Amino acid sequence: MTQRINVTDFNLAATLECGQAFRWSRDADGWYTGVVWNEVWRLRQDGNNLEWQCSRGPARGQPNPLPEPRADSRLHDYLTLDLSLPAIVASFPQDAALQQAVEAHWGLRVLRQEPWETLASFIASSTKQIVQIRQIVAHLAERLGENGAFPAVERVARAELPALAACKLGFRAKYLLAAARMVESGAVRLAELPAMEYGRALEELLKIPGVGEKIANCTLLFSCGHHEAFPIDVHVQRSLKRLFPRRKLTPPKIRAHFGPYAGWAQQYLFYAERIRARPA
DNA sequence: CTCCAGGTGGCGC
DNA sequence: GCGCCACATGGA
Repeated sequence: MTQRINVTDFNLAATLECGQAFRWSRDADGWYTGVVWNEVWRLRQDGNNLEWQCSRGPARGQPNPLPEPRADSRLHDYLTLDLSLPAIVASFPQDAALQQAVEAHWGLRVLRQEPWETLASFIASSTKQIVQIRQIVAHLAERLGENGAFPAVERVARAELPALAACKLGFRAKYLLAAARMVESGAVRLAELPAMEYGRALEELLKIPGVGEKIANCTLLFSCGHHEAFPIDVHVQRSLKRLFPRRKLTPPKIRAHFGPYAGWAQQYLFYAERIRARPA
């Protein structure tokens, strides 16, 4: 069964391919297939029309679409369709590079993903190319998850280090295991991050070994609703260097400059910079 | 072959 | 605080 909803100021391709999610792939016919929570979703956009299919259960094999009465609200929530993109963009500074990125990729939205999967995925991301991050996440889901879903905190916490290393995590395996155990034990209160003040939530995540400012900010932005979180990786660093040549930039100054939705601005800069470095 | 990838922790200074 | 470097693995 296919549901159709009307969308405005939304760009499915940019949203799913901008590097914030690692489980989406595009078919030849324009459908995107991904695993969200424990379900397989398929999405396709044609102008203001968004088509959505959902099937519970196995990620492998043929999806078995089922009617989903509350589908619309879950889809709206995941895609952050409740926020006004024009209002967000209006809060951005007038930097030419940022305005160009917004124009080029209009409709890119920061998703609301599941916090544990997001934290784990970005722990796996350090000094890895996006294609490899996708492979690691797929390995984790296939080898440790149930029916293709990303493995729950408890599953990872009880895994052996070699089993994680077999998912191509390399030296990051010990960090993922530590993160799972700290979340499971309550040493890191992952579920409470969305309700915490930004600075407090950042400190909470920095308790985890292998999690620094970059990974913590990715988790806060992409899964905890902290839109001011501004992850700085090598690409964004390059972009900032061009925007502000020989300027001393601290994270608080950067967040102040880009405003309450600094993280959204960051994602436009990141995507534009990555395409600039590696044209499609 | 070399260089680099959505980084971080540990070291010396 | 800073500047290095190791860390696993694979793509370009």
